[in-house]
Amino acid sequence: MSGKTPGVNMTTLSALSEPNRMNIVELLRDGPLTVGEIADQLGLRQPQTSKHLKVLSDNGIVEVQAEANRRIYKLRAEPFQAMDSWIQSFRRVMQERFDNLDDYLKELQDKEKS
Amino acid sequence: MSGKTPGVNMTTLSALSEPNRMNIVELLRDGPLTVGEIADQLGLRQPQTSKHLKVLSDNGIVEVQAEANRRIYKLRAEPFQAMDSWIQSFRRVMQERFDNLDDYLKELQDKEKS
DNA sequence: GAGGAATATTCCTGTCAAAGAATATTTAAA
DNA sequence: TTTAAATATTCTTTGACAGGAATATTCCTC
Repeated sequence: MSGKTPGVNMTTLSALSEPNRMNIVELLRDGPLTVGEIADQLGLRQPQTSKHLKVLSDNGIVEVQAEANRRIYKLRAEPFQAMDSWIQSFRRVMQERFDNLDDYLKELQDKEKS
Repeated sequence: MSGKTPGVNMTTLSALSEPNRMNIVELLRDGPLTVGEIADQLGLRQPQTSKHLKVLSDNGIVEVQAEANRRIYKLRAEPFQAMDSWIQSFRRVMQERFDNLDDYLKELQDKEKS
């Protein structure tokens, strides 16, 4: 009824839709990294890197572990599992529903008569 | 080397990160609809609906079929398949890599000595 | 061919988010 | 206990984008 999307909240997508954040996520695939390392490898400045990481963290995409001076960031599994099941739910509907325009056109014609 | 993300282009995510557009996509799961129907069911004004549909269309998420006066919009399978395989590629790495902070901490300590 | 649906487009405005620059905070090291 | 490294935070400016309102376009019907 409402605008709720089961499984995936939009904030996850919106967080990932920023190119630099997507790059950070791709980078973290290979394992946890510190802020400095992320900034280095992506050619970002430290403050923006921290800001992007904050967004990712606020959205549960990433989690931190403090280790002395540094903060180690790594991916969290949950949002990806959520996206996975969301996509899965699409896959089921795809082949059946996407392409049968014919049915719809008939429906349209029926409505015409009212 | 560049900022390219294999499989999913960021524009797909960015298009879906807008709540109304996500709602449109969710609505189109059940089959093709005209602009007017989409606007009605989501309580949107026609112009904004057309604009959102244009964005979805430009990003290949949706395709149009002109039927006389109306335009019938339906989902395209491709971007969802792309998202699916992107997510799949994550799933593989998840259990192995996400949680082994230990390895990384050792690496950090090793670097300390240089 | 005039009028009316259905849809697209344009212009304007306000909002929000990202980058830049500077600074604060925490912790290690000397 | 001063200094330096790693990270976070604040403030400001700028650009993109969504909504509102009005208008243009296409096509059907009479």
